[in-house]
Amino acid sequence: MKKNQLYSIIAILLIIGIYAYDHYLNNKEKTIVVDAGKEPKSDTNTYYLPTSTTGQIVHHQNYSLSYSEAHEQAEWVAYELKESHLSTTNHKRPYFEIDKAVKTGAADWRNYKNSGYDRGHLCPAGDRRFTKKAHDETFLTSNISPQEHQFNSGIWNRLEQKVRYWAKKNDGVFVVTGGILKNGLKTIGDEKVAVPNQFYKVILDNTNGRIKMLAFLMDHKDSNLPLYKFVVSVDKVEALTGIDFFPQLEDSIEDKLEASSNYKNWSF
DNA sequence: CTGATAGGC
DNA sequence: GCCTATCAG
Repeated sequence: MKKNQLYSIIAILLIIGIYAYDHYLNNKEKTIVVDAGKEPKSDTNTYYLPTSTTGQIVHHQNYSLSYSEAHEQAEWVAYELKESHLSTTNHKRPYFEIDKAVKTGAADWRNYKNSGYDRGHLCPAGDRRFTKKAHDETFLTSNISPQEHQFNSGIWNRLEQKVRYWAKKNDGVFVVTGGILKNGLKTIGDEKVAVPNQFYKVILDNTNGRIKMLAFLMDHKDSNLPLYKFVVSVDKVEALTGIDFFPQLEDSIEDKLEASSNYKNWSF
């Protein structure tokens, strides 16, 4: 065999090897995601996902989240609420379940027991009523945060209902929700689940390529004020959380939209 | 809608 | 632990 032929064969084998190894790594990663969770999907909500400050993004079939082990809850939960998702179907309320897809171990629901705080959904059960599976999936402990009942059933509930109104009106919106997580927060339970002092919700509508967004920042207490009083710029929420919400958007569009706290394009 | 809790098996 | 009934904002 000529020297050149030998080199060619080695080169080809090397390329095949690299390709095979890459394929192996990809499959390995997918396998972990699939095996670890409760039927999570690896390609859900890929476009508008925010960045993760914790490095642990988990995809479920009907929402995605970034888990903060330090605070034992998600720093964000993101999902698309399409008009077709809106449903009045009643499902029996299931038990909360530890999210096995969170590799560092999601909080146990018992941390909340007798804590005085609600197990407050981040992705609301009311937004995932289109199938039993979608509904049950919101009852994972990675999707909840300690919330005062007056807040949860009060202004926060009003905001969630308004989001459903916008989803219907705009033929779907993209939603990102979470508590403002930081050091030194009050905690509940053996696992020290942090109690946020504020919660945020960022909403994006993309109708025919005309993107608009809206962000809310609320103190963790009930209020009778109108919802528009809580509108802030996305930049404000980014400054508080360190999260980059829509990195996929073209910078010029992203910068302009995220700096604005104007809500004239949204009907309340 | 948003939830917790009591009591039976 | 699971299930049903009841209650509250």
